[in-house]
Amino acid sequence: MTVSKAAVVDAAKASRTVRKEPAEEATETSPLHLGELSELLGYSLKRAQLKVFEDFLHCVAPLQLTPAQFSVLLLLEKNPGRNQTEIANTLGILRPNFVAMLDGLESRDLCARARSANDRRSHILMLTDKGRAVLARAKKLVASKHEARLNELLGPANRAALLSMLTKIAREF
Amino acid sequence: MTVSKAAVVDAAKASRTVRKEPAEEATETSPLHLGELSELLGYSLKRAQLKVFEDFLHCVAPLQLTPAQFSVLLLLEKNPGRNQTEIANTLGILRPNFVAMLDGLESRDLCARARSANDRRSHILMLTDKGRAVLARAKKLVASKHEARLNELLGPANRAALLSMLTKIAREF
DNA sequence: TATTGTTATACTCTATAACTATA
DNA sequence: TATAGTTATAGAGTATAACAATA
Repeated sequence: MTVSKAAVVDAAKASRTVRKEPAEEATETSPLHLGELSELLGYSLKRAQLKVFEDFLHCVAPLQLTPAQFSVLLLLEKNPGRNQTEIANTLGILRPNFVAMLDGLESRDLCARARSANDRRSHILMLTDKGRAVLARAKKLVASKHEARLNELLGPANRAALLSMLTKIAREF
Repeated sequence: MTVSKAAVVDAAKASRTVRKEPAEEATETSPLHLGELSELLGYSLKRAQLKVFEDFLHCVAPLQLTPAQFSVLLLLEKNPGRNQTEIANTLGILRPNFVAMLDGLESRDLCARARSANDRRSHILMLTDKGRAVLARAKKLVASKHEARLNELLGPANRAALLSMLTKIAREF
């Protein structure tokens, strides 16, 4: 059974009659009810992620680095001598999409590609000196502005618990 | 100071010499080190969110609903008589992008638009009977398969704590 | 034959400007 | 003049197929 045209019209009329109470024409925008939405973990996860990325972008704006670019630089620092496929896979980036991303970083002289000597198909990746310097500055901004704010909001213990649960979901779910 | 061509070549050679130890040509793919990445809240947040959405999609696949569509139906159920702008704003969807989304739901007879009687610019939104039925089935799938799995992984207390922190970040960060 | 980096391509999300009809 | 819904459009992000060089 589907809703009838008449029922639709009635509902539309109802919204009119219920309306004018607060004082003739007072932009009366009562907040909506989230209902079960506020119990949906995925929903809060997404909204929180957007907020955190937005703040990251803002905090690290002077260096013009996105979260994805920052993650690449971090990974290159800790894993010198790896090729594109290895870095991309670790970050969940598809190899074709990683090409343009690297082009961007390399054109800014933050990292470099070098043909591997033992497998000439591979491009060994490494940070440049400028890449290391920018990464160092980025880490400081992230720690002192971004993560510090999160710590302030949640408290160190809660922040650690949150990170632990998120990591668990990312790994085991 | 930038890294020299020679340094780059040296690093490439180094990766060769360090290489063959485990047993001549044994796809030796030692796992990469995440380093500071595992302490970056935003990184875990993103990876966890992707996992959760993927599972949601899978659990609710029989009904062909995305997380975003599910959130719209939930909101319509709890807030009948609201217009497109109000629903879209609440979900953080831009009005122009909400049009195609509604077209999809309406073409499947899950919800309906009706011109408001007091403001003929507005489209009052409401669930159809079919929309209510599909939403009811979706809720059951989400609760019994999706959220149940998360509860199993984290435990009820941790799950509640996680939700509380995510909500706090989404609201106050 | 298989793999690495790459190109081309397509599809989804997100974002902004501007139009129309109403107010 | 301002607002609701809409269109057009552009840019990210993500996905797959296929090609050249190399193994």
